Amino acid sequence: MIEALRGQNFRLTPQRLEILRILASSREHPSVEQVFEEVRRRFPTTSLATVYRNILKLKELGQVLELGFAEGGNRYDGNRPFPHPHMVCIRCRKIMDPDVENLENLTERIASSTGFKIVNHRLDFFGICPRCQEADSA
Amino acid sequence: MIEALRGQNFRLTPQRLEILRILASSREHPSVEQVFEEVRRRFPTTSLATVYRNILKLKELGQVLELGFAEGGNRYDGNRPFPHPHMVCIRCRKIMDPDVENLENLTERIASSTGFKIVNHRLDFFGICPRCQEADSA
DNA sequence: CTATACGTGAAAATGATTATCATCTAATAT
DNA sequence: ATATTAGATGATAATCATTTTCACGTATAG
Repeated sequence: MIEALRGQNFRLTPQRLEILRILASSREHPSVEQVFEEVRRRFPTTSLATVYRNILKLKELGQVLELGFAEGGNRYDGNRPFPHPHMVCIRCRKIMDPDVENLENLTERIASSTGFKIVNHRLDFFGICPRCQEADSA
Repeated sequence: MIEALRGQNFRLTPQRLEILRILASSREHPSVEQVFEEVRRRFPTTSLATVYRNILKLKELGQVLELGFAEGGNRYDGNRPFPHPHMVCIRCRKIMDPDVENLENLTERIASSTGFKIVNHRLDFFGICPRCQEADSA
């Protein structure tokens, strides 16, 4: 991911590198607040604005995907390939990636039936994850 | 839709009835602001808070679906059946409903492979609608 | 018709995100 | 190694969507 950022007028500050590292290594689809807390563990003076700024850059460069929900508070996804479906637990708010399905023919079918030129899609399933189901029955 | 609301302590004020009418009849997946402006045409003193309050009620009653996007500003969907896919035009921001596909087996496949108990899903395609494609080539 | 609980309008409060600005520093040239 | 400078940071204010507050209004049950 770092390689993808070289070339433009892009400085590799410690905070930036740490934010990159967190987003690239997390499978948790973290919120800004979560990234902020984790950056702070290593660089305690980091500002929340810095986290937002860097995530914005990564968004623009296509390195992370922003996941908006009606409830507010975006989540960020650095796991490739894009796009892929998400499993959202409505109890613990965790977001997981299921095994990737082949959705290309679905996209093509809808494109041809609607006349849209489709450039992206998003597929989210909402439900209760296995762990929260256990907690329910316990 | 009105029938679905009777029974509970629900008063049928003029503003409320107008908001219901707008959401039930619109195919445009309007924003709060758009509903607000339309209500105002008939009831010019209506407050924005009233629009939010009534949409919240309808959400809770399952009569409208709230569509959140990363860009902010929710859109509202009163078109059944729920859930159904959406075609989002990234140029004009219109949201359309394509012909409904059969997605049940997709849901079942993902449920069994992840262990999730799925209660809902959301499938959005982002692209350029036919009208905006024409505008491009013109 | 009266009473009461729910609804409304206006404005303040909240929460997430973005912009501002003075200061700092990574990258580049000297 | 040093100076230069454009980009980055931290702190804070501003913005935008949404929710809450509260005094007043009114639909509905009795």
